[in-house]
Amino acid sequence: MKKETKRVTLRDAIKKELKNSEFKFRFEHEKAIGQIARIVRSARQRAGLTQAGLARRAGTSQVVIARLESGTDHRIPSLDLLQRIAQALHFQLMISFDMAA
Amino acid sequence: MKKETKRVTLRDAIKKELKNSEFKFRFEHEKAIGQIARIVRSARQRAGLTQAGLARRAGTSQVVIARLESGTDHRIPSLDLLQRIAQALHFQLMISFDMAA
DNA sequence: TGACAATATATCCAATTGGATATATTATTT
DNA sequence: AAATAATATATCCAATTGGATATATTGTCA
Repeated sequence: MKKETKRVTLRDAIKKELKNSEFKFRFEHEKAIGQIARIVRSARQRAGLTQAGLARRAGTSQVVIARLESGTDHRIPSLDLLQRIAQALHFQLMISFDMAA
Repeated sequence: MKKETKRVTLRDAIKKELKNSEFKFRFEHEKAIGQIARIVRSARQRAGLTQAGLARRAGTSQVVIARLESGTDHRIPSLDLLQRIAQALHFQLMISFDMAA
C-alpha cells in the first residue's frame, strides 16, 4: 500500500509550536507589533496626515512614527506613545483583556 | 434681583481644564493607569490567584504586580508586561483606537 | 494574641524604549 | 529627468520601566 504524503502546512507547524510557552509569547509579541503598526498607519492615512504631520501633533518625530508603522522594529511601543498618537488622531486608546481565541 | 450662586463641580472644572492639551494628556495618562490596575486586579481575583501566584505564571515578581495593581505608581506598564499578565490569566490583550468620547 | 500569608512601599540597577541626528530609499510633482 | 516630499534605516544617548531586594503594612486563621 502506498504511503500518503503528509503535508505539513505552516499553519499546522505554528499551531503545534504554540504549545511551547516561550514560542507563544514571542508569537503574540510580534502579532501585537504588527497589529499596532497597521492600526496607526491606517488611522493616520485616513486622517490624511503624513508621518511628520502626525508626529508633530503627537509631540514626537517622523522617525518614531516610521519605526512604529514599519513593524520591523521589534521594540514594542509604550502605552504612553500610543496614547499620544491616539489623541493626536482624535481617538481614545482602549486596552482590554479579551477571552482568548 | 438676587444673584444665583454658581456651583462649580469638580466635573465642571475638569471639563474646562481638559481643553488644555497638557492637562488632558496627564489626565488620560492617569485614567489609563487606573483602568489597567482595575482590569488586572479583578481578573486575577476572579482567577483565584494571589499576586505572587500570578507573578510566577507571568514570569515576574509579586512586587511588580502590586505596583501595577496599586495604581499609585505613576509609571505606565509596558505592553510587554501586560501581555504576559493577560496570557497568564488566559486572556488576550486587546489594543484599539476607539472613537473618542 | 501570635503566627503566617498577602499586599504595599522604597530604593537601586539593568533592560527597554523614545528622541535626536544623519542619511538612505521611495513617491510625487514639475 | 530633476527636484522635492515622504518614508525608511541606522546609531547613539537620555528617559522610562521591570526586576531584585529589603521591609513595612494589612489581612487571616489558629
